Amino acid sequence: MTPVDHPAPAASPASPPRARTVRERAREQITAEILTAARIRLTESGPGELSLRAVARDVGMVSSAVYRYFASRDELLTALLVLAYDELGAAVEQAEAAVTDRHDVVGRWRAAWLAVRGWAVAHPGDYALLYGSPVPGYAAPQVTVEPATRVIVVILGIVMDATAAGSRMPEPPGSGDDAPVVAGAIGFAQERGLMQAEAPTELVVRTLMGWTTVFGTISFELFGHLVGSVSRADDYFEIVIDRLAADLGLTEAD
Amino acid sequence: MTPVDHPAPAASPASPPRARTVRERAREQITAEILTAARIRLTESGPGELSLRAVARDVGMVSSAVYRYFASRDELLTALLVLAYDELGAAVEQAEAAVTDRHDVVGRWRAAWLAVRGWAVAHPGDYALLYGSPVPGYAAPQVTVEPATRVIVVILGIVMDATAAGSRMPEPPGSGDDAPVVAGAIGFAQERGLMQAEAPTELVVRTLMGWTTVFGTISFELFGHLVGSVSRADDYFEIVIDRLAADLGLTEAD
DNA sequence: CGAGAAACAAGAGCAGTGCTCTCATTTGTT
DNA sequence: AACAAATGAGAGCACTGCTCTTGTTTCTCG
Repeated sequence: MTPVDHPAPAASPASPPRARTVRERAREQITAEILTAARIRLTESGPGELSLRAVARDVGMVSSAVYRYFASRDELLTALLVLAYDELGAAVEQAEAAVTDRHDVVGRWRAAWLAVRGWAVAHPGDYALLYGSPVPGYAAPQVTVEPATRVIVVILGIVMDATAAGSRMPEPPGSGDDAPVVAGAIGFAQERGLMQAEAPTELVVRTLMGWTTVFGTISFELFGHLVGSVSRADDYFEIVIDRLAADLGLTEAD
Repeated sequence: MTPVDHPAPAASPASPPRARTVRERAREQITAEILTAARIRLTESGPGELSLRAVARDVGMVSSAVYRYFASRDELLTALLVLAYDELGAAVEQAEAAVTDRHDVVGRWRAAWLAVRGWAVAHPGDYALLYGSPVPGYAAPQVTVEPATRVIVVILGIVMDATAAGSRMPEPPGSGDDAPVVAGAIGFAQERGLMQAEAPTELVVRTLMGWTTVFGTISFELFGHLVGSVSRADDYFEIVIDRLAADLGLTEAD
């Protein structure tokens, strides 16, 4: 809570952009070193067991010195959370943007989700931090919310592009007034201009389902629940995202 | 590894079933007390942060005394794992068996999955232990495998009953030879007599997908990823399992 | 340039952890 | 009654997050 004696976080208003002092640059570098070491530790230690002292030893400092950079272990976790969310989001955005044929919504869908799995497999510790069990007693602060939405924003963009292009989806089984249940998701998409007002509720439901299915699949793979059932997880993953694309009415490019 | 000095776990062969001594009964009771206290602690502490000393205090013992009952914290975790898997499995089996009309596969499907979510919401700590991020450095031993399969066995039974009764599923999008990927799941089902040899691969794929989707949905709900998108998680859950039933070709009872 | 302030690193220390060891006590068997 | 096994308690080791104090380095400003 008490931020010890951090440096002035931002210059006071109407002050010219001063040149970065040696101290400021050193501080950024050491902060980055701590974060890097913490991420490495996270791969084999889990968020709750992350030892701040071990991280300190890795960067050649004494534990109390780390508290100059992060007021608590929770603050370190928050920084790691933001870092990982942003890295994952950037990877997905980049992979999806690399699909040159923007009408190929299936290709974009596959590229985005394959990037998610690729990042998760490459960074299982960070993935567990983001999508595994939350650390008890730790509530992710507001700064983590926006980075956390980057993946679903990309996915929603693909689905809405497909709908605008005329994709059609099978009708829902029951005639239901499901809109109130997913009103939050609808509002989220509309606020970001991703969704026209007439987008059907069922499309939102299916997109949410696809979202949870993909992350559920990755979690099951990384957490060991597919052992014995699925031989090659990468092939299975492609099967899954293809079925989900079909369920959403995404059609191959023509 | 060294099991300290546990009592003789099983009577030697060809010995009559001796009456349980006071000690044996006391041991079972204290073991149960420790497990109960540990489960309570687990709700607000997470598996990795579970304090054996705190559990000991809760049952009025000193920490070293607990080691008479569990050789290590990992062994305690294993016992908790088996306990939770069995409790969840029993709840699902019971709820599914309570559907008197055995031809109502949709009803059985809904009953089973609603029991899973009900148990998960009632025991979030145990759910995180089972389906959250694994405790780093802890490998679940063999004894946990069988209890862990009870839910999917129930689900497979429903799907296979429906198929035997003539349910049909939409064709898969791509013509693929996906059988090798899910060969493990096919073998699993066949070994337990749940699956006739001619069950289509696509049905297995869709069952696996439904399985991961449901647990992905529950995990997203309990781990906070649906906040903002879904207002009433219980309603959303029912929407999801209805869509999954439709995707599997499960039809309403007639 | 040189003084004062700010930032920093190191160490000691506190309360907590998992786990081991020793020792006294209780219980069951012969 | 005698002996062995099982049990509980306590001290102790190495570790943890975190705080506080002390000495040093770096920046800023008169």
